[in-house]
Amino acid sequence: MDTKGQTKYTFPKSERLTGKKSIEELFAKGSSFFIHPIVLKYQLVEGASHKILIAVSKKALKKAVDRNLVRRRIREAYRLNKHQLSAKNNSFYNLAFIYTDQNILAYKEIENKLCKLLQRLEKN
RNA sequence: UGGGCAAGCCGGCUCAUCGUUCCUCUGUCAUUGGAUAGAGGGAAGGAAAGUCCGGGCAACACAGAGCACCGUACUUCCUAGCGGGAAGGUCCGGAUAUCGAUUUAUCGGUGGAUGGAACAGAUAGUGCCACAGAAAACAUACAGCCUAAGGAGCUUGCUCCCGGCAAUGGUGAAAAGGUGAGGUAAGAGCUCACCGUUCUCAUAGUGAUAUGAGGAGCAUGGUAAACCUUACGGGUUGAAAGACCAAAUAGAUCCUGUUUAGAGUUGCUCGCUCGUUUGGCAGGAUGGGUAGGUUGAUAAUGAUCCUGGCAGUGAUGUCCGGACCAGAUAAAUGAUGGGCAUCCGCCCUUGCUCCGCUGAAGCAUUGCGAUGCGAAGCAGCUGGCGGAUACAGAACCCGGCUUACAGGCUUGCGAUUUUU
Repeated sequence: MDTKGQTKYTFPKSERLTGKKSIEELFAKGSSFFIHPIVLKYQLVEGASHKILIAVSKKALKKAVDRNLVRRRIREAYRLNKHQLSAKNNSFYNLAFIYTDQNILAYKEIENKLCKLLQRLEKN
């Protein structure tokens, strides 16, 4: 939990999951669960902060413009709600949000579902 | 005034809150890169798309020539170059117009707009041409036409034989130049005129071609987006190219120290090979090189963009002046909520239209045709409500082409309606 009085809503590059190895490891060994329309893959790793990646299937949304829009909405929802997630013994989560719906959902709906995902992850 | 076609251009604006990335400056920490805070500035397109052409750039390949393969194909010009563009030519096509004829809505002629064309070669060769038709290319001619010449029979002007013909008919996308006249037994470019074709020459043009003259009776149908021939062009790959730095682990080589007599081959033994300059361990170094990173890469000086001048029919060129304009990399340029703008639909008549249209009853004027006023309705503006705002996201960089696109603006063209 963020114990400071002011909550930070930033999203710097260090909180993004990059690198071929760590991504492959996450997809190979990570656990996952699903709340429509997002599949969440997660893995506890030692590090400095939680790291996420967002994926939108090219099969679900054909146009690059649409994929960009969904990716941006998920990123915004995570950015505004990531304070719900806490660290566990200096270990942090590597997360992958995979959007599966074939329609472009509104921001409020995505935010609502993403909060549920984070709450369920926190209970583990 | 409202719709259509063509060309060109634009393709939402703004506020609040919270964020992303790059650059510059300043502070702090590290002192090699960098991390962090603050301030200021930049941050998607006309197609960023499709990846269809052409280049730049890079690596590899490469004496020269030919064959093969692929591509292009009217001419001239533009361009760094192109399969792109401009102007022109030829053919196809036939709008508007116009003339004549009459069956007054048809036919025929003249003329040629917008538009379309892989538009080199079909007498270099090979192949193919469904169905129909006698025949689809060297005409063995189906139905037909003719009986002049030659022969036979006899009823002496008819039949048969031997023959001649390709005009007429039908089929077809296409039927062996067309129309007319002569000619003939019947016919036939057999002959002639005009048209067409083709050859030669002249003139005009840079040229494709055009115009004219003269010859050839014309033996040669179409198809090259069938093979092919001719001319010209083409090395391959593609930024995941390429260049550089390089942790950990394993292995290679070398050096030092220490220890050892064996080591390799094999499942084991024997055998074979090497060896006391060997092998093991520890430490160090070297180069290759993985993860990863830097660069390529774009804060740029160019086939760049903008405003003008000049040259050119034009594509375009040139000159003066000005500008520096995204740079991400599991991939930034946004998300949410308001307001405005534009367009569309519905509702309302509160208001406006004395300058929009229709205009009852009635009134006024009158040259008895009509004109003016006029409730009300329609339409528009205003107001209210609702909806829509497209196509689409840089991925090394340029030049084209193609395709997608709500709505708006400008110019031109011809038609239509209304008013004067």
